[in-house]
Amino acid sequence: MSRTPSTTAVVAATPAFQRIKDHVLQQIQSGQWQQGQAIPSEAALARQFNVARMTVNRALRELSDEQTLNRVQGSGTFVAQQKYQSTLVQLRNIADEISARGHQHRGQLQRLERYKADAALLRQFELTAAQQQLFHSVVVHFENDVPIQVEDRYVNPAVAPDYMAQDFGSQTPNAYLTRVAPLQGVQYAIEASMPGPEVAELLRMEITEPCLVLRRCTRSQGQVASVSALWHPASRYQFTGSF
Amino acid sequence: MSRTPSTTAVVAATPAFQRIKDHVLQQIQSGQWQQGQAIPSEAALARQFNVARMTVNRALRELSDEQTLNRVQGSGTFVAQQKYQSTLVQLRNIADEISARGHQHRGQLQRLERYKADAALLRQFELTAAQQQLFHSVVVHFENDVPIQVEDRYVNPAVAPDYMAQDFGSQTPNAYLTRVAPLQGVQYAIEASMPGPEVAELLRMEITEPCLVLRRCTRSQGQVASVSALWHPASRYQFTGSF
DNA sequence: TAGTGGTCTAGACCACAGC
DNA sequence: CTGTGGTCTAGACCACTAT
Repeated sequence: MSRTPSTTAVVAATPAFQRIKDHVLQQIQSGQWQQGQAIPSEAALARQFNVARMTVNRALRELSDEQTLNRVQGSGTFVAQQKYQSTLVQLRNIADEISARGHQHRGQLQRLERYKADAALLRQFELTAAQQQLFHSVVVHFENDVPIQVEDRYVNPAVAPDYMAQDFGSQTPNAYLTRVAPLQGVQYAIEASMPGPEVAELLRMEITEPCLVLRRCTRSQGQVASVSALWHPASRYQFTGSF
Repeated sequence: MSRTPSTTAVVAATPAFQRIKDHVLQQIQSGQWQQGQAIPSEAALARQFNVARMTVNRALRELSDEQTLNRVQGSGTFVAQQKYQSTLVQLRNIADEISARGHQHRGQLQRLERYKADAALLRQFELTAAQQQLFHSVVVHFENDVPIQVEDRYVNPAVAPDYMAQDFGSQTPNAYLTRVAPLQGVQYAIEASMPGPEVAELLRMEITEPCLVLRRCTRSQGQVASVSALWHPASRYQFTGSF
């Protein structure tokens, strides 16, 4: 192949695989190649760009990883469905978030107990009535001494048997659990909800102010490890980001 | 090379690059290779796995794309910083979301007007007092005739001059804007907030029930294109997902 | 059967780090 | 200078799809 570099050192040129990616993206953005339509084969693009097929392969494989193309072995490469106009919100743990803002985080253990689960909670944990002993913790998280989150958490003893012996002032339940029980999956929901009297008092807020609530169910070792509700006062907390 | 296939056809084997990825991930997860530590070079892994360097290169490059490794040309490959325990929430547009649930979406235009922006809104749009005419629309979105979202949107006339002439019953403002003004960036915030009387009435909810609010600011053509607030009754809406 | 993508090789040249 | 990753080649064999 007679490519840009090597001859006299034109250098600086963008890599060939990137130029091919750019070309494909431009064809799609300009509407030349419509959604669902087949695009030229690897061999054809290799001829067109005067590169090896492996180079084209990398370009198309990356675009496929990025959901821009769909590839079907034996059939061809197709323009993928247009992306949703969607946004991703990243939910981080509260201690990291506060320290990322350069503020002081402090966790205050409010309650730590064995708890006999009711039917609804057992269902969430996928447990039977034979194993209804759970651990329950309530921790208030402060940002510069202002309460910003109440973490109300139930934990499966089978996954974290030593949960009750931890010092949750120095280590958040979250940090402990991710260390002892590597996370397999998370389900979550963000809601708006009025606080109960206890949550309102812990957050030092009026009971007429709503809360932004993140409910989360984490799995580990093939079981439900933890079910938690994170309560935040609406006036002091929001999930933000950009895209 | 004397690899699994080709000899007698063991087949089914996972690809070599995937086995290398798995190996690296396992070393990291087991703690053998710690965060920040250098891992063996491509050449070393190629010898160890008895494959070509390109195969190792693909494995490590993909892990690098996935944020598991950091690679520095001339220096080496290092275990990346441990991921946050974080979750991504996907925010989709309401019409897609409702039809994905197999339900009926309907948009009802409530208001469409020219609006003289106040100082706060001008600041959000990064405009001066010389250009304070904005477009303003209010659309109620129904899922099977139950109101689920009030979309309160301000639009920059410079970006979408024909906004006032659209039929927002047949096409959501969102769909129109993304068509005429390709999106460059989004900023968003999720909040809990009490509805005003008008929002409560449009959503047919009690004014004592909180709302889950998504505020969004979109950019297009180098300008702020649109500032919107999407109000949802807490009892009928939450952002959910899994990971 | 011909054409597609999926993977892999055994070299190669380059830019860059660190010594 | 040596060793690293970044890229690329010109083949190859395979599994799969379409005809």
